[in-house]
Amino acid sequence: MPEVAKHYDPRPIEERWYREWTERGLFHSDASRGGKPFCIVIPPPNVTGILHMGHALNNAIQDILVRWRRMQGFNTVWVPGTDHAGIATQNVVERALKKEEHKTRDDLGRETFVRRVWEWKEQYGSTIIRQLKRIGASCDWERERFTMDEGLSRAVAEVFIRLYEKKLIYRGEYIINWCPRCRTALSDEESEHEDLGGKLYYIRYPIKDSKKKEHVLVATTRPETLLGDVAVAINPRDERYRHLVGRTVILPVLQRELRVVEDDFVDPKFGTGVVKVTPAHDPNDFAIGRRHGLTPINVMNDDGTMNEAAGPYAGMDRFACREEIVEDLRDAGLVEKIEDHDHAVGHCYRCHTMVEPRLSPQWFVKMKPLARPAIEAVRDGRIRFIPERWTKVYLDWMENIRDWCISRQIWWGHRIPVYYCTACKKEWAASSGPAACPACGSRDFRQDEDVLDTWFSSWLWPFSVFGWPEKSADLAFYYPTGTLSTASEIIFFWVARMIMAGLEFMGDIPFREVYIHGTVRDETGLKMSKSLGNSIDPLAITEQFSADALRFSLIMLTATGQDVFLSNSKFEIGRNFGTKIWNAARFIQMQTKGAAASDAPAFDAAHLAADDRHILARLHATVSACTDNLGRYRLNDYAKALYDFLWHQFCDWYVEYAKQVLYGPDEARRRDVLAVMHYVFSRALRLLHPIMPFLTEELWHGMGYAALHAKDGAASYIMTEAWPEARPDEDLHEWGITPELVGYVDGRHDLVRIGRTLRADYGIPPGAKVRFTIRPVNAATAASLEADRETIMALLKAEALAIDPGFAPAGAMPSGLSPVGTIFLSLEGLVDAAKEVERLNGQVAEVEQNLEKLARKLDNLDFVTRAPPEVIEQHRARKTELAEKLEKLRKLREMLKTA
RNA sequence: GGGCGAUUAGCUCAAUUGGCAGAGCGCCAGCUUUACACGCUGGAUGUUACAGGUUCAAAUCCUGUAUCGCCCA
Repeated sequence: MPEVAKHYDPRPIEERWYREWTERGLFHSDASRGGKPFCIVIPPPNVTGILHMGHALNNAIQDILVRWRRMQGFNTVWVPGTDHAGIATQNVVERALKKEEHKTRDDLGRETFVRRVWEWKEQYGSTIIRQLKRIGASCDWERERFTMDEGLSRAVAEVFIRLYEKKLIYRGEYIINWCPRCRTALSDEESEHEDLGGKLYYIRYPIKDSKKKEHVLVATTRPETLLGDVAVAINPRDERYRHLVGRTVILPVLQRELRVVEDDFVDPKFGTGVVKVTPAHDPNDFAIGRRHGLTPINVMNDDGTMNEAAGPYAGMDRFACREEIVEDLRDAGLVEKIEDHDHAVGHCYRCHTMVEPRLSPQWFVKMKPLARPAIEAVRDGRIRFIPERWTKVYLDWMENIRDWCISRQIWWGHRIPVYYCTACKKEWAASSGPAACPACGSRDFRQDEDVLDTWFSSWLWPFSVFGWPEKSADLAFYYPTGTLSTASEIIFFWVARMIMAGLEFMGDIPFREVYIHGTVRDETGLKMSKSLGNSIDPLAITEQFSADALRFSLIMLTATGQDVFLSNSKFEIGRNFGTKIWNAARFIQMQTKGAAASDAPAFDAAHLAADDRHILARLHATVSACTDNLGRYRLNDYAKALYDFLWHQFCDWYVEYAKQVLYGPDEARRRDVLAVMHYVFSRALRLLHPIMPFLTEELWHGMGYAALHAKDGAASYIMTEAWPEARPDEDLHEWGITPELVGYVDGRHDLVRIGRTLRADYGIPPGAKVRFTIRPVNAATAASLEADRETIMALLKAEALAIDPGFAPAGAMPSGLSPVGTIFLSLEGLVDAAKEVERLNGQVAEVEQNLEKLARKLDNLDFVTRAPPEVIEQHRARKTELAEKLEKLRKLREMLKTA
């Protein structure tokens, strides 16, 4: 058996195992192998991305699920990949271009620029993939996909054409969210609302032909847009403004004549109840304009500067224009007042520039028909959200869904496959470059300039990665996938759209369960982000601690679906736990020495001691707890169950118990205890593998289990070993494991703890040997305690231990009550009787108090008649127990007093 | 403005169907104990945000209030 090194050095070990797993193809899944499929598709990170804690959390979750299912024998695949992140990637390359060559994309031209982006992608696009490997992600890398791969691009074109032909994709001129910096349209989801402290400007618009120089007072948050005003509007039920109907008002600055229109949309309570109507620069005004046949006037360029329609302000930036125009209006005496006014303003989710509502021709997907089946799939439970509360968020959004703006005025992405014939004006969609116009045969046609929203390719991910639209064997086998794990921010962007796409194009849901995990925050509760500079780099954590420590700590701290608050020191949890396991392994190995370590139940079940049976019982309870919690996505409970079992049950109690057997002379007992240790430890390692893959693989080999499991000369890997199963109770019975036995050992642990407390309370130096006496609760327990004498003495550091059912202390003796008996500490006259009485008084008072509370409850007729019988029984039992305890304590106290 | 979530020990969080409020970290005291000081042993710490209500029984269910966070408009 190879030696386990004295110190655990994670870095080289983690590198080595990851390489070996990959080289052996252990992450690869093949549909032809058959069996039950379990499939996860990764939420594809941006090619420009670098791994942050959110990724680390999400991918740790996926890896745990995947490694667990793989061990359970499912034909498991985790499909990895990246998306092309149109706007973000284009921005990165444009910035580099500007910095290094002082050029813009227009200087290069479309074709050259796109080639440059591909070059960039080849060079830097695999950063995040490398980082995922570093944290142990067991993705099937042979299946790595990119949203602009040939196959996935074909899927995008196919989907566009199908929807185009179904008239679910249309082109139209509407107000969209425009980012003046990225110079492209955004979808509603890509415009992030942020409350800003703005101003509400009250501006006087003179009324035409008014003898008394009357005016109307219009309130606006965006005075620069008044240059595009084509009307003012009032609510038809607003009596205050009846007199305005039919009048004309004069737009200040430009002197344009404006109609007064009546529209229900106008809120009489907002501002003055009169609003200016600027159809080219506000979605609500656009709707009003449509209803009243108004022609919009666009006063801005695509970069956020004012255009020639803005008259004297042409060329000015929109924010400068606002300052200027307010100044000019003030000079003209047309500003009545300016109030503070908070309102939500959209910002570009990529560059955070203030979004400009802009009227422009764009492509849209009609969403309502697609949403209907997707709503059904969640309502009827075919798709389940975990935690369940996200169901409502999803349904609310779906039920109020709006059309999706999918065209982007950038170059990096899937170009819209629509062609326009110059000769006959025919417009048509085609998946590959057509030769001629299908209507008139002309070769003079051009392709639409725009590209598609990146999410228009991501929404196909669960089936495009398997080769759709081809009817591949993979698709038949793996689709629908099992679980989708992601963050709540992505529900609208991606999850909802994947459900719609799956149902529309595959005729089936894309996944059965959606696990929504929490947001990673810093210690103060702020979301971790690059711009705040408060993020913790997961790679730095793997360097400082280990990938296993990163994973374990993250998962242990993340309650299902709750946000997680992190700081550097939190990762010590995982590191310390790993070290603990490492040392436990070293201990077992030192004891095993040259002997073969078998993980089979190689012990003599008939001769097991109580502690052996107890740890076996605990192990099987832990197996059940792990399996159950993983199945319910309670990953933190899974982590905690293992932490508690390995550290507290196994190391604190079992290993400490085992020492006196292992250091003792009885060879048969030694063999049995070692066999139990290997049986338990080898299984615990397997339970731990999904969350700490590297350490467990290293120990699987280091402890010799891999060699034991080798088949036909091929090495065994823990990652492909079987997930432990809890034995049925009958089997455990055969090993002498009963609830009574487990209860007895738990009680004896209490006894030891109480004995130790007595030592501490009476200031006995840790090394000093003392005498204890136990008065057992009954004869059966007396026999058990007698059998465990050596163990108890070792754990209490006792030089002598009497087990005496009739023991009555002759003089003052410190004592404590445990479920298995009363324990006395012999101090041979050193005890201060008064002090001991004092101590007992405290205990008596506490028990009396509890007893009184219980008695009150049991005396309550309502309680006895209405509470369920088992609860009443429980209370009665506890009362009896407490009464007995009280009696014993009082007796002890009496004896001290009379002594 | 509408919705969701949170509020429990100094900190971060648990508590399954309403039935004895727990853990980790931190803190205090002690320990070169033959796997481990990234450790071991022991200890202290609660008006479960607040105010009502339902119930035999409330951290848990209901109503309201406050504070914080998120999503949508």
